[in-house]
Amino acid sequence: MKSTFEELSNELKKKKIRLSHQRLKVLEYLTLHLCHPTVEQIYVDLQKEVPTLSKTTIYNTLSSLIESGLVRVITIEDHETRYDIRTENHGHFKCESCGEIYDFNVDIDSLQSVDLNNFKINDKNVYFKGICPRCLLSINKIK
Amino acid sequence: MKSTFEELSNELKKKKIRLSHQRLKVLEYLTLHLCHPTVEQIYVDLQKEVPTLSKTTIYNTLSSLIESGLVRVITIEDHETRYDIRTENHGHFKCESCGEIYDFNVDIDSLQSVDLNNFKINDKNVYFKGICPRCLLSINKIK
DNA sequence: TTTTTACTTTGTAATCGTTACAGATTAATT
DNA sequence: AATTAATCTGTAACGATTACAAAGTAAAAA
Repeated sequence: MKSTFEELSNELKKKKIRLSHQRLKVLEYLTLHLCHPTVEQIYVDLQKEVPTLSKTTIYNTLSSLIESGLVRVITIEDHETRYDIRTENHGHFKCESCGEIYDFNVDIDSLQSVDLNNFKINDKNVYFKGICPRCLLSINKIK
Repeated sequence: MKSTFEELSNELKKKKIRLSHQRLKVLEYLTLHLCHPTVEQIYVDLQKEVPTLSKTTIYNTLSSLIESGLVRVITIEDHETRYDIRTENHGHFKCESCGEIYDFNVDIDSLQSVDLNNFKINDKNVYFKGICPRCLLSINKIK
């Protein structure tokens, strides 16, 4: 995982994305917050450091980062698009009680289907829903 | 797959969902159109048969059907929620060229992760993205 | 069958996330 | 330092979904 400003800059240069303060800040934010933030969360937090930052810029930035493959979209619920800088294959678990999204390791590459023999597969996604251990505990306490 | 009006009625009764003309029509539509329609598609098509049908009703109906487990939500892209009456486990493939969504058989149940040992899993989803055979063909013809 | 009751439907208005757009700004090049 | 082309900003527009209240209807009770 790249984390210093300089390393992030190099990542962008490699992908031929023009460097800008805002882009670097968004990228940095994503490396520091692996909790799959929404645009709203990124916006609220980054505004403290970059008061002039606009939401449109975050959308634009995320678009280029996604297009270049540096960032990944997580769509589990409609109207709650989330972003993840961890592009290696892993699954996502969304707790239906607290809403938190957990990463988990799972062998996605081994998922195959004869039905897709003639398809070109670019992207594989796996997500589960249920209740996380913390919420299970508090539910049991109430009972 | 249930398909006659009577069978669909029984499904609803079993789930203690009150029967209404609109609900049966939406249910019937879903059994006849396994192409993962959006609310918009359901609305436009069903209005031909039920001119007074309102979009809000479709949203309401789908909510109860989902809650009762008769219908499943497919969220692959944000702002494009789709619905599927096939609730048995299967994967979805979305073609990034034509937008079509294909079903495929895949052993979702075997997907396991030690990271989720203490989690209660209610729902497992798998979706791939890429290019479907038809689009691959036409792309090659152009080249 | 009629009456009652609670649920459902409808249409409009409100909401919220996202995108479009145009003028101001800025990174990179000359 | 000047130029150029891409980026940023703020506002307005858009589209999907939800909220709400009045009208209508299915099912249960009389």
